[in-house]
Amino acid sequence: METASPTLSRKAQIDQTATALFRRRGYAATSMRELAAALGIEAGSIYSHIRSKEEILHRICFRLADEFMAGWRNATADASAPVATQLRRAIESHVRVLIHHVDASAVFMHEWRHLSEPAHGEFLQLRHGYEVGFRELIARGVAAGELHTPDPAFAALTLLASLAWLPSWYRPDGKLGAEQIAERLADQLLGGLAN
Amino acid sequence: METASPTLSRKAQIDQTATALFRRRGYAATSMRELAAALGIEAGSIYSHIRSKEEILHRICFRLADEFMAGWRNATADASAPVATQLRRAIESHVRVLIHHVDASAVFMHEWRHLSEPAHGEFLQLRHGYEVGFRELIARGVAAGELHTPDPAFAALTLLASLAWLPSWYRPDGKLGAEQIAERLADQLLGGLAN
DNA sequence: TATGGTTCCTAACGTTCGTTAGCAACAATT
DNA sequence: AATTGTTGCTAACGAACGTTAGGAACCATA
Repeated sequence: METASPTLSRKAQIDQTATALFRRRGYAATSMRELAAALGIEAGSIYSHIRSKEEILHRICFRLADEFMAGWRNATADASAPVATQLRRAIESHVRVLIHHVDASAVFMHEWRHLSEPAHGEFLQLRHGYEVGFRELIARGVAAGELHTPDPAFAALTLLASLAWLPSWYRPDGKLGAEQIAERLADQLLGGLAN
Repeated sequence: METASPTLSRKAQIDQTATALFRRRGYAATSMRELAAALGIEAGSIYSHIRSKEEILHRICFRLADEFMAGWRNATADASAPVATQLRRAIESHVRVLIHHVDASAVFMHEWRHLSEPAHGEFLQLRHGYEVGFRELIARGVAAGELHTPDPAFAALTLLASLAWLPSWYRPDGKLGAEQIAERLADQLLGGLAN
């Protein structure tokens, strides 16, 4: 067996703890000494496992981006399905990822700008592609007569806004689960649009 | 006449430049030396006009909070008006403030957590009151039969999400003005709800 | 018993941070 | 002519920053 550690590898622990700290205090305002203290070790020791502070942020952001992308591809794989169905699946997938990684999601939304080039540009490109995907899906639905809205681009914006805003109000102990939130979001966002 | 300076007072210039920097780079990642360089002076010179870095952030956040609050009171002053009207007015007021102070709005949304106590708590209290106002207004509309939604609290969340997300995509040179954005937002958010 | 990977330490590096002290130039007011 | 407020400078303070070097345990495998 390889490193079948009982819990998480030290590197994974660092990522996890850093994610929580970056979320609460922000990337720039979180020092390596704070992170080390939260892990119960000294600051220098962290560098036995990582190369730099930014590497942690990079991993947090792009790992989540991968999850969002995979969910999107999965949800829209069946291009013959009704657009409303694809859209609902995409929303559900997004919410599921969001809720399964609340801290990472908040970091993903706010701290990506501290990435330096070329990671910064790559991240923006990924995010833009994701947003365009939603926008075009909605536009396709409108063109097909499945959805109705006076301004598809605007509808996409409010949808994405609701998704982006979610990690800042969602509480794991709330009464709504992932599926219910996704359902309610889809209903509300499509309710005014779908026929 | 008092300080009828041709442009802005130096203090106002500092606030303005800091707002732009805080927005682009984040509060924690913006140094006083950067701010000074953007103003064309030395770092130490800034302290002839302000007491601390956080004082600038405090002013940015609470000044905008005042504007949002004033707009809200104005929009909902006539309690006898239909809820849909009050809501539409509140949205329009919010969007107008948002667009008139795009940079400050982005700072307001993201950087408030770097305020220390008691300002941090006061800010959260103000924001919470604002959100509760929207939530209750929508709930009142539903109770009065003016609005229809399966989950008023959720509807309030998506509305606030759209408002919060706006400064991150709005471009002053875009084709939509403040009034049109507010109108479209209100239409879309209420369109699915109002009768 | 030797080896290599994982883990962590102490000590320190050079840099940058927010901020202050003390001084000087200039404007407008008294 | 004296005063006051605004504006800015240089030089520096102590603290905190991200990061590195070098060494030492420990544990598995060989």
